[in-house]
Amino acid sequence: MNKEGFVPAVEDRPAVTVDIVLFSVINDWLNVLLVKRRIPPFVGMWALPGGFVRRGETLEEAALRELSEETGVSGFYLEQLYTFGDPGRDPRMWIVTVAYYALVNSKGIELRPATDVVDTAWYLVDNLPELAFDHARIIQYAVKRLRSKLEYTTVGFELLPEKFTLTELQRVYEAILGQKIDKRNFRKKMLSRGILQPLDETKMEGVHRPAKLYRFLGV
Amino acid sequence: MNKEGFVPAVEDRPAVTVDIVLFSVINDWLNVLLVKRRIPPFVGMWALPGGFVRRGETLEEAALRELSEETGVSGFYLEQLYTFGDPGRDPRMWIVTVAYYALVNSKGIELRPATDVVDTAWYLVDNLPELAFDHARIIQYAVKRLRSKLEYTTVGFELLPEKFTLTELQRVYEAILGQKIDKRNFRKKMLSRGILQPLDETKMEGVHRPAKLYRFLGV
DNA sequence: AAATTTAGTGTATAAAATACACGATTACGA
DNA sequence: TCGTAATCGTGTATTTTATACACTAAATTT
Repeated sequence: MNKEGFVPAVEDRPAVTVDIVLFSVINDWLNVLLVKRRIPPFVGMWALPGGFVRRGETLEEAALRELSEETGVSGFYLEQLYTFGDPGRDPRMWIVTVAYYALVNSKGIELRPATDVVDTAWYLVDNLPELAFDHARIIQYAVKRLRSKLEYTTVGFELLPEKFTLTELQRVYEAILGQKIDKRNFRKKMLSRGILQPLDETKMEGVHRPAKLYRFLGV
Repeated sequence: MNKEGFVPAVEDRPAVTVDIVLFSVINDWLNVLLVKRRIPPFVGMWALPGGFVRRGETLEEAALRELSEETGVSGFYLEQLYTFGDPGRDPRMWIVTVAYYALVNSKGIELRPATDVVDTAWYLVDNLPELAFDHARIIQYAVKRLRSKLEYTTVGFELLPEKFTLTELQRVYEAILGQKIDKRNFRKKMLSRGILQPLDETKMEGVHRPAKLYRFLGV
């Protein structure tokens, strides 16, 4: 039973992939980006964007590369989520996947329109289609992580543009947590964190009172 | 740049390992289990217990198997930590490692004495020897995770025997957090969580007043 | 019975979270 | 220009949670 010295032959190694749960808040609802599979297994089914890790790149680089290949955009907020390696999670071969989640402000991203490479679409997290592999589970896990990280980090700001109003910020929180938040308490708490810079600008958009704009200062 | 359909040849796959940071609180200090390497690379250097994942087993099974091979014990509390895959983290080959952390009450574990298989030893987390690979970084990461999990979960109880006193519990918290805690506030908070069952037994051990024993009830 | 050592307890204060309602500002249309 | 509609922006009272802090109780040893 001496495991040391044992190195598995090349044919006894799993392939390693990255899969990315890219979130965006669109029209006050939390969405994830899905791609339609064009190759077996699960042809025609929706799945998470992702692909094989290549020699010489870090896992994070692989995740960013895959995302930019499929969205035409780069510079996402990215964080490792969990690694899934159960045998049988891919019916054809042994694959270990390192899952990431990423956040983007959907205004700053244009999905390649009508690309012939892959069919990509945003889906509401609580109205997902049937998904390939164990990707439903991965998304579920990512939502859970995102919700808890929202409470004690500043990840929420990654879903907003450079300048935003407090109401927009609140809508992002509400979309992720799936519940309404008291306006006065929310603003009090956010402003007391000392991470928001009030700007001398307002957002004059609707036909109503303009809202003050803020910028995220970082920690 | 169409990544779909591309599957890396077997010789272009990384080997996948698991490494485990096994913690225990010994004499009121936080310790980790290390093993001395007998094969290249880093022969003779201390490293985390771990090894290659085998076809047909889950990552968690692999971690538990490696741990029990090197300690002779099974049934650890185990939780996935992070996956490290930077190229060059192993000087000889491409290895992606899925790191876990595990918790055990050292009273319930006997390291195989003077085994000829591997040399294993407990080390104080803040007095580690030079470590192979990126294992120092992994341990650092694990300590950080353990500290934060201690605050909002019940992982702390995994480091205690079935029956324990409140003082013993407090010592575990202090060892992990690396700071003294107020006794009255600590007890108030623990008892108010409603997860402790007071027993009709006391621990008569020292030469002093016996302490009431409790049992962890679970969530 | 005095000394030693650990167990066990309560209160006052500060900080943080929660519940809750209305006046202010803009655009538009009558 | 005045009223309406819609969103912006604000404060206080209450509850809950966290913190600071010191002495008596119970056992053993000499």
